Amino acid sequence: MGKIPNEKTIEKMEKVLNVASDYTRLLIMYCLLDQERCVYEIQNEVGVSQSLISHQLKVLKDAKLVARRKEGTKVYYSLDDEHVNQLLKIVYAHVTHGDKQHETNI
Amino acid sequence: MGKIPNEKTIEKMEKVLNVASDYTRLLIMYCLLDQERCVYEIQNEVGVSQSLISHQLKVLKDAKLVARRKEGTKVYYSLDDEHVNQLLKIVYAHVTHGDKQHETNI
DNA sequence: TGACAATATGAACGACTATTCATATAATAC
DNA sequence: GTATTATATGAATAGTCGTTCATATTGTCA
Repeated sequence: MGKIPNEKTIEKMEKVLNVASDYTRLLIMYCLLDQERCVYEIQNEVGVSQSLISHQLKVLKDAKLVARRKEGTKVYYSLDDEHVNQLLKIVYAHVTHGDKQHETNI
Repeated sequence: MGKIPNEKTIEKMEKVLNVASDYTRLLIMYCLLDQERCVYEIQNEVGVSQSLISHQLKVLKDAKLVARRKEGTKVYYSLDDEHVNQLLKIVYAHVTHGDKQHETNI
C-alpha cells in the first residue's frame, strides 16, 4: 500500500495547507490572483494593518505560496505558481457548489 | 474588483483548508484515497490511537471532507468528493516538484 | 547629510487545537 | 440479561499561531 507519501512530504503538505488556511492570507492570495501588487496596494485592498500584511506576506513567502520582487523601495508580490491558483479554485468549488446530496443512510 | 469572494465563502475556505492541514488527518485522507475503510482499518494503517482517529474523523466529517456509512457495528469512511482528491494532488505536486512547474493539470 | 516613504521585525498576549486518558454509547452474539 | 467488539465523546493539557504595538531597516531624493 504505497499510496501514502513519505513523512517529509506529508509534513510539507501540512505546512502549505496550514499557511493557506487563514482568513487574512486567503484575502492576500485573492488580491494577487491576477496581478502582482506591492505591499501598500495589498494593504489597501485587504484592509488590515501594514504590520499584519507584512507578517503574513512573510509567512506566505516562506511557504512558497507567493514570490517577491523588489523595485526601489517597493516590493511586489505575486502568487508563486499555478498550483496556488488551482488550490484556490478547488477549495472555492468545494465550499460553494459544495452541497451535493449527502446520503445519510441507516 | 469583484474577484475576492464574500466573507462567508472565505471563512468556509479557511475552515476546509485548516481541517486539511494536519498531519494525522492527511494520513487519514490518503488512507481513504481509493477506497472506503472502517475505523479500525484506518487506525491500523495510520497507526495512531482509536480515540484520536475517531476525533479526527469527526473533524473531517464536519468539514465535509469525508463521508460516512454505517454497516452493523462498523462505520465506513470515504473521501467526500472529487475535490478532496484534487486538493491532495495539487498540494502534493506543489511540495514535490517544487518551484515553477506550470504545466501540471488536475 | 537629513527627511520621508515603503517595508520588515521582535515581543507579548489571547485564542485555538492536537493529543491523551478515561469513559460512554451502539450493535451483535450468547 | 452479560460479554464483546466497534466507535464516539468529554475533559484536561501543552503547544502553536494570529494579531497588535512599537521599533527597525532600506531606498530615494532634496
